[in-house]
Amino acid sequence: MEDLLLENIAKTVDLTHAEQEKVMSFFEDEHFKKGELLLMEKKDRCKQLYFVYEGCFRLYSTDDDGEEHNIQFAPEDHWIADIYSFWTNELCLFSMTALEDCTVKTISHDKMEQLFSEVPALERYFRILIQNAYIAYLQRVNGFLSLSATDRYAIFCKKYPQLINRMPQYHIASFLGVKPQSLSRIRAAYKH
Amino acid sequence: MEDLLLENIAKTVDLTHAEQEKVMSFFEDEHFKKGELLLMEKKDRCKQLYFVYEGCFRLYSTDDDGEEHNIQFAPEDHWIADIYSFWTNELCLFSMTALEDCTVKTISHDKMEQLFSEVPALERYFRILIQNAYIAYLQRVNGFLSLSATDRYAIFCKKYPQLINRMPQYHIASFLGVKPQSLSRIRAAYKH
DNA sequence: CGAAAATTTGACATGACTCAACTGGAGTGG
DNA sequence: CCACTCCAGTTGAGTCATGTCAAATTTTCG
Repeated sequence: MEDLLLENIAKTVDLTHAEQEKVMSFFEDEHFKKGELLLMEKKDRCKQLYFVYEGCFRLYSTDDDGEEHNIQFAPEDHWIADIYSFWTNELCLFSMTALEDCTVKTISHDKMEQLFSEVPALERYFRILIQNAYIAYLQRVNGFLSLSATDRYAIFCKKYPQLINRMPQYHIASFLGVKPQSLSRIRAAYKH
Repeated sequence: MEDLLLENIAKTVDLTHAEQEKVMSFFEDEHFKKGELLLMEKKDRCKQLYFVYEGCFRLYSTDDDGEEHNIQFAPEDHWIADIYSFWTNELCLFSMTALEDCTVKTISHDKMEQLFSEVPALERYFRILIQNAYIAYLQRVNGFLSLSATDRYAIFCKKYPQLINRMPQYHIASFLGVKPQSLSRIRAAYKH
């Protein structure tokens, strides 16, 4: 099979060879440079879903003080988009940038609908995808309710080891909901 | 139409009269008394989805100190379940109790699958349902990352006015991630 | 009415934040 | 190859929001 996206889909639903061909024909290849801004909160509309082949993106909000808060990271083999904007065609809730040089496949909303009607199994694939994302966020909320910053960091390390030395620590601090200085102290305490 | 569930579905997808009948035939009516425990974290499996006609449920986790943390409230016209357990048949991540006497309709996993195949539009309905729930949780996470407890409370009041004087305040405090004493002080400051 | 539960309030403790200085590594240009 | 700069990360000292513990007050409900 040999394609990251098809392999990802195959984990959830079975497609015939013909359907696989069909699916691939609906996607576009795109590349983004490290630091590139793809979506701007409250300015842009999210026109496509992104499936990451190489690199890593982040989705974040910016508060009144100009501070950025990381909502989601998407390394290779993950989907990312401003889902709200993508489905409603309203302005984005979040901004999105490339943390590294990235290679992706993208699909627009129209093509997506068309693809659903031609390959119905994909509607199921995306339902399950969102369902899993939803469950992950339930648990993330539970982390904010039940855990200290130290525990949240420990869980992050266990859950996303591939992200831990891949980006500046302040991005991980932001994801965890603490200041970089605090994460630095948490890590210092951790070691000894 | 005159049925809460059918009206709720009609907001998202169109069903024929025959399909509506079909859908209703798949659900069971159930009642629960205030305080009843429906699901126990790490003990039970969630065998059904619940659609609330009357009353209100809460979904919560219990930490190592025995403290409960409210993940979700479900008043009338809302769905609730331990989605993770429901879909995977693993043990529940969360517990669930009735905050009031409740009237619901329920559907099991098997019936759900059967219903999807007989009324395909429902797969779409549930995808959109979960999608919206997912977006709500993205924003809730964003609240924990960006906002003070005071701001989170203000947003809660605006977003869920129907819940505000319907349950003990400590349940709302728990949902917001603060102690009841702190919420009390936040409210005191609010007034003046 | 009386008991139990919920909420408020006070005094104090603590975890995380702020501001600021310092360290160390990566990259640049002379 | 060194000096310089820039940026991430660390560390220290003081502050602030929220937690903790305990008592007082109010509300709920049998």
